[in-house]
Amino acid sequence: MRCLYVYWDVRLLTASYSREEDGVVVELYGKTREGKSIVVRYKGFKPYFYLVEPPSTILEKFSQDPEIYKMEEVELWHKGKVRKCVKVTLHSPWKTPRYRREALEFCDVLAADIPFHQRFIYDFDLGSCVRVYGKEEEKGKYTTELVVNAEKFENIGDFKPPLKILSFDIENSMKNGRIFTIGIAIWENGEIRKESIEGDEKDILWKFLEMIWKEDPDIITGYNIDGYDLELLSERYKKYGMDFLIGRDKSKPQRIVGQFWRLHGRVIEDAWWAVKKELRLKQETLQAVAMHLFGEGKLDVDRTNIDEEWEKDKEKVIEYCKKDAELALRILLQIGIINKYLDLATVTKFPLEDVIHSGTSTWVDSLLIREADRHNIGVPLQGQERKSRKIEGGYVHTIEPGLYHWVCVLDFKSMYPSIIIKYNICFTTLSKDGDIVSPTGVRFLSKEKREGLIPKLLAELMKKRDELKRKMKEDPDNRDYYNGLQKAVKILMNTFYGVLASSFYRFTNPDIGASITAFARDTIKRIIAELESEGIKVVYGDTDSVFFQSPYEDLENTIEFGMRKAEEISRREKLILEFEKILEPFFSHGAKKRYVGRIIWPDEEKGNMVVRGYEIRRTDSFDLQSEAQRAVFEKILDGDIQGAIELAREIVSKVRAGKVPIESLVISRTVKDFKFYKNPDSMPNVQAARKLIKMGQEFIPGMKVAWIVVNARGSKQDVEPYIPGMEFNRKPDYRYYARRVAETLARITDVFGVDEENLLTGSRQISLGAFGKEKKKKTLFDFE
DNA sequence: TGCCCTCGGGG
DNA sequence: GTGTACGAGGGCA
Repeated sequence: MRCLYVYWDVRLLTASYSREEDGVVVELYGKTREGKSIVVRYKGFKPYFYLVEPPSTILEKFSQDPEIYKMEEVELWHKGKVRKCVKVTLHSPWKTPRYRREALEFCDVLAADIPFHQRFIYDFDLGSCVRVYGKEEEKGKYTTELVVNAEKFENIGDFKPPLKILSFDIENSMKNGRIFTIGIAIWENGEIRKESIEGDEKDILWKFLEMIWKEDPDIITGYNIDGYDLELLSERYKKYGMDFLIGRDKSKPQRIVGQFWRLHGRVIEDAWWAVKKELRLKQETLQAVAMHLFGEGKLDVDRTNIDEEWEKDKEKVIEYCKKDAELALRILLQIGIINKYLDLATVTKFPLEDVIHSGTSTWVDSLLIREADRHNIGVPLQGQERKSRKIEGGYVHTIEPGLYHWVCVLDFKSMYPSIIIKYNICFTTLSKDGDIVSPTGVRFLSKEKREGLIPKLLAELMKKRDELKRKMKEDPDNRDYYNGLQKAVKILMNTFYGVLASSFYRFTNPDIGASITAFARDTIKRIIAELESEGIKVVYGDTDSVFFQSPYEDLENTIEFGMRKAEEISRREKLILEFEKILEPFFSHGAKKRYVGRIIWPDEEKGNMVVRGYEIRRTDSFDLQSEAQRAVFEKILDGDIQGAIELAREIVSKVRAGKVPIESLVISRTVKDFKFYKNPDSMPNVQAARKLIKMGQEFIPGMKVAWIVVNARGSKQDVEPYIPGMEFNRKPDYRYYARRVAETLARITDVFGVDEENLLTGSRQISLGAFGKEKKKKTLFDFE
């Protein structure tokens, strides 16, 4: 046994608590600087909350209740003034909701909805990396290398210990669910190693548990494990009367409504969700994402016929399964989400898991609750209202559509955070006596009278970000490290605005959010008006950016002009406006947020295209749409507008004439068990599945079905299943498809005055003179 | 315009 | 476990 005063430096990964015979123990799981897994235990912390000016009835009731450990009088600022409150401390965190509900019948209640482990973190003011002083204990139920009973904590600078990531994938029978194999890929010390588990299903399940205990991964991943593999595993363990004990304290993963799992000691991060959050892709299948990132796809196994494939060639399926686990792991690593969240954990002072699996409002809580506690400011409960009154957003400037040259783009640096700081906007400064009046008539106290908590925190973050950016330049060896952190600070600053604006966040109300956007709209409109009064053509503006035409038609003078304007306006507005880029040319549209441009400055981005607002992600899309859109875009970006319009017409008329490959019209979607649909008859996917069954084809709920629309007129669509390799002998509703394609392409061509109807009716006699006739080039759409 | 329903990924 | 996903699109009132 070690002596006292030993310490460990720990990066926190998860936090939770459990009940033991002699009380509740908070468990902080993490990794030491040396890379050892550790659980840090702390006993004796108790849950509490506050009653505001409570009537004696509730106090008497509570004072006789043995569940209540103690009650103390305190003073807290709440709803504009300091009030007498009572701090109620309980024995058991899981009983808090009951006492909160009871108390709410009598008075306002504060800080009664903070998860217990987070309450602990706030009260000990822990960061994401801590030095733990304590004593090492026997391992007991834990799978970690170290078990420590903590005596005290100290905050230390952040570090990134090596993390171990285990990715897995299951192949199972579509008919009866039986697991054939589990493929595993493990990331450790910069290398990936692959394993697989086969055999009798019960053996597989047991070996999987042993594998997790032995490998002791920090992060568990896989592709759509939240929605599929974890659920399936839970069921299969249950079927054999086994427990799915993969936690670091040998507990089960717990499903928190829908697809979202929590586990003591390990972070479950689904690679698919990571992809959704980080990349905005039209297709998010493992195949598509792997191709997109690595130019490398899955192995060749027909998973719609997995039972047959398994019978035919088990080795092949095992390889396929291992490959999927590996791809999911590489995707997770490639998109850098773990690093990003480690940086966010550092700036939000949270364990990794809390950053990943809690809403962004909780990130803000992490800083704001601590700050409120330090100032004896009451922490209100999160609003009960589900719906948020929508506040008015940013200002979007519009002018006539057209082609512009030498367009300077200026952007505000952290506009909303800057505005919050500049006007001292906070729930603590909201006051009828305020000297600062927002455009919506809401008043805030000036900084001299009372500095707001939120502006104070944001100013600190702003300063921290500037420091990090400075270090990035001064210390090129650690550039990536500082860059990651400064980006995380930026995300957190914007999150502050996000929670203030979007809903009933515990510390705010819509008046505050609306004031922020109103100040912002006033600012940008004022800037546009000033530029116009100087005779500068403002082309576009959106929320925190302004696009205007340079009076010069060369790069050097335009750069100089943009720089000068950015400086002038920044000085005048006392906000920082940055000269972001020059677009040459630039196509502006009408009211909607759509434009295209080619960057010619700064040099690093030279030649890149900026395309905004044209993509639509319909769930019933078919290949021809995206192919057509891409082809038309290529024309436009070459400057061949006339050619683009002609191509769009040509495609639409080809579709209407039925001169397109049938496969390009296939729409596909999954179909659940019919009983899950409120209105199954109205759904084309259900209709297709029913017809499949009638045709004697196999249909299993959850399967993806493909179909072609054969008649879209009438009250509901008639669709016909499409089976690859089988001849399709119905006639597609080409009018319907032509309309859909025209709708897609019109999003582009209506910028040039060619709308959906126009594309459809296909009158070819538009004036060719305007843009000059170009020679027809070979395109993707030379169907003949 | 706002609300409700559905989907996506996986086998 | 002091909790209860997520964002986007379509249909409909």
